[in-house]
Amino acid sequence: MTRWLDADEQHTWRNFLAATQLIDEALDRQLQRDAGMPHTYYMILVALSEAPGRSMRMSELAARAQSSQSGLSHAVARLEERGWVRRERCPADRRGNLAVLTDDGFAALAAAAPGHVEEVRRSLFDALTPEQVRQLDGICVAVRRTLEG
Amino acid sequence: MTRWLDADEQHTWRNFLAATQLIDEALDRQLQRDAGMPHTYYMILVALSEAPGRSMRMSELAARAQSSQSGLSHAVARLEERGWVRRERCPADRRGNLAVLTDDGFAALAAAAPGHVEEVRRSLFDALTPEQVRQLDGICVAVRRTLEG
DNA sequence: AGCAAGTATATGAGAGTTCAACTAAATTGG
DNA sequence: CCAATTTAGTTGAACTCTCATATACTTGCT
Repeated sequence: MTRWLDADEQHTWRNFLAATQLIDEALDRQLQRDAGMPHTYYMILVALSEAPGRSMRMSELAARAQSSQSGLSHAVARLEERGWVRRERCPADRRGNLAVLTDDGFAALAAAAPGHVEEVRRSLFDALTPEQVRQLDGICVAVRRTLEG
Repeated sequence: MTRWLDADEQHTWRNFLAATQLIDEALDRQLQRDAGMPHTYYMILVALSEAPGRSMRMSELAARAQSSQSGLSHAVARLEERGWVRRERCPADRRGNLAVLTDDGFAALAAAAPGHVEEVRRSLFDALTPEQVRQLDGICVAVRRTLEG
């Protein structure tokens, strides 16, 4: 039997959908407008910039940047065209590829970061009390535990 | 000056991105697999099904289904091809269009709903305590107030 | 060594989304 | 009452994402 949502749950669910979509759109629009990249690409650059040697195996990068393997492959292809990332054959396992953040890529990220962070504040943190931020963290952790296993 | 995120804020932000993306992907995959439609289309059908006469002006439908005008126009074109929605010229204002949910469309929605609701429970509500659900609602309302103005 | 099975990534087609024009109809203001 | 503006909606191109499949390399078995 389907356990339908009661009225309260429906409201919460719709508020959730609306809120998260507003945030996503705000982020994507800001990055696209000011830095010419979608949020996905930004996350890839961030992940690489934090890795030792600014480089990572494709599969690990996919995991960190929350993108699918094939999605990442396409994305890195585009980033390579722009000269922001370069691929290197992995010596240890020659099936593997290293994605390496170039200096241009690092510069692009550095240029994009301030505007992005402002947008993150504007669209999420500025709207919430410190207590709500703590609550949100707990909620997201709970969801991740459930869905990531 | 950029107000960077402190360590706690960064963690919360990353948990937020991970959690919301997991939920979105779960919804989209379930609907695509079991009902052959993306979540966006489902939302359009839901909005129409709740409207008087199961029909709505395109712009109002876009607002309710949280989609852009041009996105909606494309989506309704696809839904029309499947026979789930039909367009009617609006008599009152002849620039306008009515999107009307067909019986087939209603049936498709009815068939898709139970699986979708299960997925909503599984990916969000089951992970949270009743208290967290209340907190989440407050958080989403606050975000909407900020971003919708 | 030799081969089946598994792993890492790439690739191509198909579908959805966005943005910037564009058409058509209604409104406004002189 | 007509020209200018605004509003409703569509369209096409560019781009991204997903899914299924292909390719290249590795590993484990015998």
